[in-house]
Amino acid sequence: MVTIYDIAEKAQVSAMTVSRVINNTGRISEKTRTKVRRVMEELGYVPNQLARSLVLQQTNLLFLMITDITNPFYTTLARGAEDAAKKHGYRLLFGNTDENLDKEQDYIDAILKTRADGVLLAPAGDASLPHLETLRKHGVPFVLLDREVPGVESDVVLGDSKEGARQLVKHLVAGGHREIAMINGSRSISSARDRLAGYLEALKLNDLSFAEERVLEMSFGPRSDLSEIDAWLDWMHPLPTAIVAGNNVLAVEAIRSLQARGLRVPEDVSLVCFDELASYAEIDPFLTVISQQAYQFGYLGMQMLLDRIQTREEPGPWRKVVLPAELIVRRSVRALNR
Amino acid sequence: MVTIYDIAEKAQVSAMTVSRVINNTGRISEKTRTKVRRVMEELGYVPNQLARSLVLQQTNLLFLMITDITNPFYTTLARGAEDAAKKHGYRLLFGNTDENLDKEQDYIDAILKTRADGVLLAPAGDASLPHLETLRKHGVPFVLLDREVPGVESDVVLGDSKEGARQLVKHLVAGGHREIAMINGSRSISSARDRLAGYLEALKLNDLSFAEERVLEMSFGPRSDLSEIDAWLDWMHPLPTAIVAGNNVLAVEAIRSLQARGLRVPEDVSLVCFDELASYAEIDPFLTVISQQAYQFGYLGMQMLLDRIQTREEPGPWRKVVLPAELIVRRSVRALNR
DNA sequence: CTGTTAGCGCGTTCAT
DNA sequence: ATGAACGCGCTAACAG
Repeated sequence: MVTIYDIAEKAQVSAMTVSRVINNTGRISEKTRTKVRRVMEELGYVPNQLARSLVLQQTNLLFLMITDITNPFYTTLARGAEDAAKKHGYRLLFGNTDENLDKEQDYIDAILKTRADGVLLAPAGDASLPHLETLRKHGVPFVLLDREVPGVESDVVLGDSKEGARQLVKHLVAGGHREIAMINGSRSISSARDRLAGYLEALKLNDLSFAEERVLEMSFGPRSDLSEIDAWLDWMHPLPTAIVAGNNVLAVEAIRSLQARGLRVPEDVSLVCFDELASYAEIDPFLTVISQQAYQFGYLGMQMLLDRIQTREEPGPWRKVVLPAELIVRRSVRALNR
Repeated sequence: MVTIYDIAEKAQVSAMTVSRVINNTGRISEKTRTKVRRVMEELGYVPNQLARSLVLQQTNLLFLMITDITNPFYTTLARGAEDAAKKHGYRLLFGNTDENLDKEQDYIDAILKTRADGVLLAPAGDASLPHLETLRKHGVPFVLLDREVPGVESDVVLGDSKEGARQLVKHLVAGGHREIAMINGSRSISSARDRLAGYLEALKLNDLSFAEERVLEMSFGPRSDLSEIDAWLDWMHPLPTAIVAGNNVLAVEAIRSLQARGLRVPEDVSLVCFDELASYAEIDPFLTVISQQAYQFGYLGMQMLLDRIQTREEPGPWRKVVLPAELIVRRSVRALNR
């Protein structure tokens, strides 16, 4: 491996001079600068980031933890985060937790060991609390995405989940629906909780009664196993005329389960959900959704993280950004005759 | 920051003993071992991976470079790579090049600086040659995914693109189609080249003439700009009865462009392509496709990379794995009356 | 403008 | 079974 000492020797200068040329620090005569540059070129020198980071106590490395790498919401978010990080000269490490606390724990350990300069993460859920406390304790700045964690003060970028759910229900009610069910992520995830709250509130607002059995809570993540939804649909009597899905993945699963029993959307059951379905939406925009600004989640979150890192000495107050939710009406809701 | 020296002091031993406890090397009395462990716990010690890597000359870090993070083919591939890496205790860094050579160059630089132990990559194209030569020159093992690069000898995991294209055309011909067009990735990408070759070969095999204008070459990546496809569709007279799309993204773009001019698939134009469309395929399996084992691309590729790293001293011959392509017939091809 | 010294946190080697 | 000295590659601080 070529080191600055190899360069120094061949260029007849000290290692320090080489270091200065590399980092453009201090004053160097144009002559030695070009000489050093030429030798570096000749030897194919590449700075050792490990050594730099060790002495500088800064790695220039950021970490993005998401809960589902196959979900277009998160890949779009990742693009935003990546763009913002690159813009400021930071490298970005991705991790995928599948909403699994053990995987999250593994990544937290890796982050600590790697000495990443900061973390951007969608926490697995409220139970991520100890993980965040670990980060805080070790002085690693972090910004939460899409989900808050009770007991943790931090910067956070959220979507307006409650309002989104309200709009979804309102839209269904306007279509004449009164028996509205919800399939949602776990209550231990703040966004799922907010969506449930918005749903309940909107029911009340419209004088609709709430039935416990009408709400199914499961994981936001992708599974191939539809049995939970199947059992739920079997159990409900009568079937609701409409379903609100807590996210895009659940919407797809719901449609599959409905299809399996010969029910079509929207002819037999109407369906609305949070987040777009990527390519599906482009070919055949079909689902009525609450569209969230996925790219902005990542971009703004990253900016807040970088800001936090740069103002480490004089930290400002925690910031909470709530991105608006937009209802996009398409064809997955049938207007009932009244 | 807590170091082994802090531990050593508090536990009344030498730093070396602490190091031995951490790495389970050498012989340590059970008593001091537990004492050291307890102090580590108390102080919340986390090993500094930077320092370890610097002295060990090994980072335990691998890098995966893909060309489109929003393409389900690549995210599924990423899952496979991640699983295989984690299984062997390696951390995995992701990078997204958008088939852009400059971005690829940036990542190559980052990899060299970071001293990653190996790289798994879908190269942007034939022009990635110098990048790969750089990796080779610096002794960084790499495995190519989905695409070969002429002039580079290496391990590689490919799909059977030529055979896939043949099957696609054959299927169309069986449906009575004789005017078959192709929208494909750039000829500077080996998989696109192979798909084109398979297409041409199948035409010949079926006594169909080839018309230059029937092939459109563009980027495999996602764009919002449909003008290229629009111009192509405008130009062709008559319109083909069927189109082969070189990948899933192009298929979606083609459908959008067709829809924009009031043409429906498959009523007006039939369409087939490479790779699945993620959630779309689950709700409403519509497109007839060549399905590739995306997960296996990543999983096998990673295994080959790890194997290469571990047998560094006595390298075996380059291995080329070709994963079979499977035709999945659905509803996007209309059978023509003859 | 350039060089010397010291140290970032850890593991290898050789003692003890 | 444990410790001291040294070096991994680099840069901050100081000296000249």
